Amino acid sequence: MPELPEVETVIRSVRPRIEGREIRDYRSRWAKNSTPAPARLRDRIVGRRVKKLTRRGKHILWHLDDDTFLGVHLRMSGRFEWRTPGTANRWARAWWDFDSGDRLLFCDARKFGTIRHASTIADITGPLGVEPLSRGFTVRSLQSAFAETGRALKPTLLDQRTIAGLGNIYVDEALFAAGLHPLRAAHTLGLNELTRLHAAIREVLRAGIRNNGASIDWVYPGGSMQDAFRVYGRADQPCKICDTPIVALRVAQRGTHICPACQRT
DNA sequence: TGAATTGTTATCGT
DNA sequence: AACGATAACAATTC
Repeated sequence: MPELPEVETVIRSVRPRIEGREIRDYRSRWAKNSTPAPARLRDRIVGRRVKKLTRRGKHILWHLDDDTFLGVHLRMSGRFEWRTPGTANRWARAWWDFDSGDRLLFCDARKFGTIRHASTIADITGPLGVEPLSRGFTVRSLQSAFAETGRALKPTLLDQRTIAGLGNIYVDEALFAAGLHPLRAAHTLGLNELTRLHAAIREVLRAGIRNNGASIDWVYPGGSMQDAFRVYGRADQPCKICDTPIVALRVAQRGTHICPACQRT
């Protein structure tokens, strides 16, 4: 499931063949998750040059040379693939042809992904919290975000309006690294705990990027972060700190993994 | 076969 | 009424 590190990895891999290129054509037969509708979106982006590719949370942002933006969200199963001649891709939902001759396919088995064109980044992303690897993410900013809510840590951290880019895996890993229970009320954290969590979030995300993301199933290939997981997907296996078996539970409708000894309520 | 997955939206309850 | 929790939903894989 692409979260911040996976999205960052995807962007880095496609960037060299997209930045600076002109979009010569765009086709999509998949209207459902397109804003505006595919034909209109095509009219808006064909002939545009891509100035740069950036990431905001889990959104992939194409900065076009008319100062508009194309946003792609991979959601569960979206991925980019370069066309290889003679090979049909069953899951191709849309594609871009560039002046280089390259064709980029947007493939998405589950069709949850979205493609959106707008004149501002905010119109694409909607309300988003701080970028966790930016300087704006501080212990203080975490404290003020938590002060406004009565919710538990896990749903608060999964909420993209709190911090942009965290998903189920990295939230579990960060909470373990910080020694905090996912059901703990966010606003009750003390300064030491906030400091630990702040550092843990940055550490797990950086580790994820360093490992090119996590390959946990057929959805996202190539990364090795799954080998560094300390709790996610490790139910019944010994905690790497204290040997207590990792416990799987359900928090905020999500599969959640904790060490019951290291992470107390 | 059903559980799992994301993020948005709708709905329910306190 | 406002907030938080919960459910539904999109579609697919194993």
